[in-house]
Amino acid sequence: MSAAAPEGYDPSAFEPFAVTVDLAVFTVRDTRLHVLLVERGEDPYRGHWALPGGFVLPRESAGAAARRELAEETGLTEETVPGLHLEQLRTYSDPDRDPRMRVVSVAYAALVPDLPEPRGGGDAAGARWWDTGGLGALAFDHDRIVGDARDRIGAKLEYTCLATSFCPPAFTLGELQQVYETVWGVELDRPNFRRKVLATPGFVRAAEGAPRRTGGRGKPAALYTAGDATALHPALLRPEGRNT
Amino acid sequence: MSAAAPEGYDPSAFEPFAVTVDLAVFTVRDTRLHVLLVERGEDPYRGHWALPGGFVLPRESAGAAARRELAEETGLTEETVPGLHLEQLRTYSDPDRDPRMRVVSVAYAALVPDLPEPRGGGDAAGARWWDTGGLGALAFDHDRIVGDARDRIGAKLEYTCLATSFCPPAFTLGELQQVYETVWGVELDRPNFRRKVLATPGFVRAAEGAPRRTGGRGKPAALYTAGDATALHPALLRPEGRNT
DNA sequence: CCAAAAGTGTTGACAATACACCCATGA
DNA sequence: TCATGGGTGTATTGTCAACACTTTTGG
Repeated sequence: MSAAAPEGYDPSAFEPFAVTVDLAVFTVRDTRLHVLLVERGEDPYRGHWALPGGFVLPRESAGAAARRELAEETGLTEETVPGLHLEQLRTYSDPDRDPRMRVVSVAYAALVPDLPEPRGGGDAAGARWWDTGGLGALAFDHDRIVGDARDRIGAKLEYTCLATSFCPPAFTLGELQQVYETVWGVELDRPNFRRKVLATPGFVRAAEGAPRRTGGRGKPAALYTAGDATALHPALLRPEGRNT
Repeated sequence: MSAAAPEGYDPSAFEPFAVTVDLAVFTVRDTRLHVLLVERGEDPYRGHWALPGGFVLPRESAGAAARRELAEETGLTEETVPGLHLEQLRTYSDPDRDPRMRVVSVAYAALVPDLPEPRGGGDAAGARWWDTGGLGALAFDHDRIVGDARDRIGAKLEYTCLATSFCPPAFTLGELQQVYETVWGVELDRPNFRRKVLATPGFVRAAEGAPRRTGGRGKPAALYTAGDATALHPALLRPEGRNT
């Protein structure tokens, strides 16, 4: 059979699918890209680290489930989460990706500023930030999801203003540049980076208030907040080299 | 609850989800972008047009299901289909997107050359190519899927060599340019387009054999075949204007 | 010979790079 | 006053859009 969408079907005639969301939550900490992982307490993959996630509830879209899980895992309130960047990555549906049953998982990528600590409310007790360089083997196909998410984020930094999602509400251009350099694994020319960002309308907006010292030494840097632009025209291209 | 992936679950404790694939199959015909639709014979949306698609089978990935459906709907053999470009778009999971039951659908976009006719094998009798300009209301949320697919394809033409997927095995640069102009809804400068394509290693390869007349009049154009490159560096940017 | 489509050459605007240089601060 | 990071100026390079022009075909 084929035809358009389910028709003439009997739900019980099909083996049930479980639908879950998996979250790849990234942050930039100490000039390294980190991803939030939780330690598994049960088999399979007991003791392995995995992406946070969970079931999509019967009356909930996958996007809503992702937001809900993100709030639970990061300990942020439901009010703060709407401001975070959350983006559907792709869906993983290999029949054997979970040895217990058929689980189709919709993966999301989230970009958050460097939060104090992943003080997980609920069951997310064993949650930790991990440097994406040199991750061990993760549970299920989560290695692949993390890799896909990294690729997507790196590409999106080129043609969107997404990088500000990694920054606190007020940030310096040096911090913003650090985001690019960390995700892409390259060094950028500061004067040119600065010009490019400021020349893009709506990328950043000068913030009120006094400048701030970043590294303790040096001239205090002016503060900026994220603008309302989403697209970046023309693109901010990364130099030749491949990423870390 | 949250925690990593399904754990301590009981399958029967959750309302079952059906998982389907929906296919947005595009082609360029007569300088217009067309999408393949099938007419629904049952409620809901009886008589409306919908994207081809169907259930993901118990032992099958969504990608495999999409390839299978594509072969059935286009009437192509399973040997031809592997060469076609098929790409996961995103997953649609609104709880009310199907009034009968909870259906999560993984949407795919496919790009095919202008096929003779959608001589659907199987139940795809009522299959037809529709001009994407001025589509009526489609079944379910398929309008939105078609719109998302168009956007994605337009964007991908900029930075990938995907456009050759719309062309027959041997094509002229004029035909390739026509693909861009049709999808983007703009006119491009021929000399510049030509230079750009030929300057990109692996985009197209000069084909053996005699040149061919495209429109009947004018100088016969040299033939090319698709190269093996996938990325397009630097990008082929579309002019300011929005698409059709 | 004219129209139409393929293909070539040239120029100028603009954007990105590379790098020299000045400013403000902590030690 | 030196090291460190923020910030400005400028020349060179390269790419892309615009458009004039030549070539090859059918009528």
